[in-house]
Amino acid sequence: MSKDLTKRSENYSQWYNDLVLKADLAENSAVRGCMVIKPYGYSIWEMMQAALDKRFKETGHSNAYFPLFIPKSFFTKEASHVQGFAKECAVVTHYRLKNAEDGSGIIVDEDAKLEEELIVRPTSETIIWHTYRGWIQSYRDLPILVNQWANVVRWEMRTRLFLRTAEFLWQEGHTAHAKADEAIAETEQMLNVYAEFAEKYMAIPVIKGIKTANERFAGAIETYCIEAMMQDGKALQAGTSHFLGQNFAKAFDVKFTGKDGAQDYVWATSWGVSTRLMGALIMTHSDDQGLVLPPKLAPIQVVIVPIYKGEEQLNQINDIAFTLKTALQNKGISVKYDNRDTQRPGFKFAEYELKGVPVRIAIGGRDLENGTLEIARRDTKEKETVSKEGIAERVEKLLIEIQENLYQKALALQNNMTHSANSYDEFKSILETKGGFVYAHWDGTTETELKIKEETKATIRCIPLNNKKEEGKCIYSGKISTQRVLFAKSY
RNA sequence: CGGGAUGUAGCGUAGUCCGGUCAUCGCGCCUGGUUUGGGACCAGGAGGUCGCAAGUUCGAAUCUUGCCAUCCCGACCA
Repeated sequence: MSKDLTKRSENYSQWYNDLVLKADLAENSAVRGCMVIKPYGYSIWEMMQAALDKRFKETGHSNAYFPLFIPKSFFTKEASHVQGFAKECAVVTHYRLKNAEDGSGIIVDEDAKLEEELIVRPTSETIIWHTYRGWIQSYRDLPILVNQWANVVRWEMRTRLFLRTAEFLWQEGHTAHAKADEAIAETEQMLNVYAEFAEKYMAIPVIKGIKTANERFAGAIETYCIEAMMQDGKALQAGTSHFLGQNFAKAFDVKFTGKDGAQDYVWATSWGVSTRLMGALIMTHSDDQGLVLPPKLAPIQVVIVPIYKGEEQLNQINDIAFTLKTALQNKGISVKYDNRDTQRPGFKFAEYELKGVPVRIAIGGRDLENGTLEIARRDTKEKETVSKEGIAERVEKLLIEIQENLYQKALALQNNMTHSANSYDEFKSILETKGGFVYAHWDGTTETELKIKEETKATIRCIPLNNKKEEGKCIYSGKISTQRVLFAKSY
């Protein structure tokens, strides 16, 4: 297998595809649009899951599991929700196969038609709110704070590994509250959980904001989001948190009796992040040599590679390496010692660079004599020969430094890719020449938003939270505007 | 789902126009040996229903039709 990746400068999307395959993250499967997530890719996802799950629990949520299948009739109960998802649903119509009478193979048994078709969940609001109806009678039953880790299916026409697949893995939180402001606080809290996760773990700076009516989740009153900037100047929605109002409670007739004895519909939120985060991680940090992983999400944080002549030398290096491995592990650092004799050191160096391992330690004959070792960091490619004394502490600090450096680099990238436009011509020229985020005045109408999208391909990614109020004129219509919104071409 | 391109060994490919020892080459893989401070070298070896299915023909990787998959461009979307 050729290990060479397409260069980012030559073809960014080809680079991304190559990287996902060659770093062993995922591959296409026999089913169109559905991916196989390979062990290495999945272990990164598991790191993400672990960090998020911990935060969900800390904020009072519990995990549960709801069915993969949703009765079709549930879907029709919330009008905008159906409309939003109808075009991309997989539908189960039969429950049995049989042998064809002409011996041509196995066919669907038409006698086994389902009375009511089942939809493979594209999201679980409907089945969950149907279920919550049975769980909620009184304000004492509230709030309900539930999350589920699951797969969902959206029949996408054009798919890309991790970024958009027909089936993907995600978590979806679904909460029920007695008061609107409590639900809004929950929505905002989870947005902050996502933003912190993106910045502290993924080392990706994000813009928090709310979606326009046009970009809002089907069935939500308000959609909050975090938006990230990729190296090619396109934005990527990394997470969403929805205030659903009483829409689903009304659709599924979920009422509770308050302290005062009055009945009211329950207030809802839902929030999710998906395996798409893998795409964000790749496109934010990686380079032409391969994946670059932030230490906090790296399945292997440190790899140790021996360089030796003869078995005797290998044995000496083994002793040092195993001692070092233990010392690092005692500090909670994940280490791999790769003393395979079937590959040479140079090959291993290239391989672990491709896979984004943050720190590499090489130990060779020279080091045996000098009591040193070579330590190399993936993010900057710097190499240094250092004394093996105090190496565990040094590596521990280095991992923190790498994590911070990746964030700062990504932040600088985001800043460089963020522009302001004061006229439509300027707006278009920025999009054509530089890409990235563009702050511009907008008159607040869906009509204008759609026109701009049609003419430039750029969409309003969000109206940033805590946005600076500023008098201005809409770049498209010239109408009065009170603030700039964030435009970008997006994934 | 519409338009375009592509599909030959695990990967990348030659051959396809002009049907007939054409299944080519490189990487990878296996065995043995020598090696090991940035993707090793030598020798030997294995591996292919030419995406799938029909059709045309004495004969199809090559021509025709249908299907499937991937990539690019649109519409749609986390």
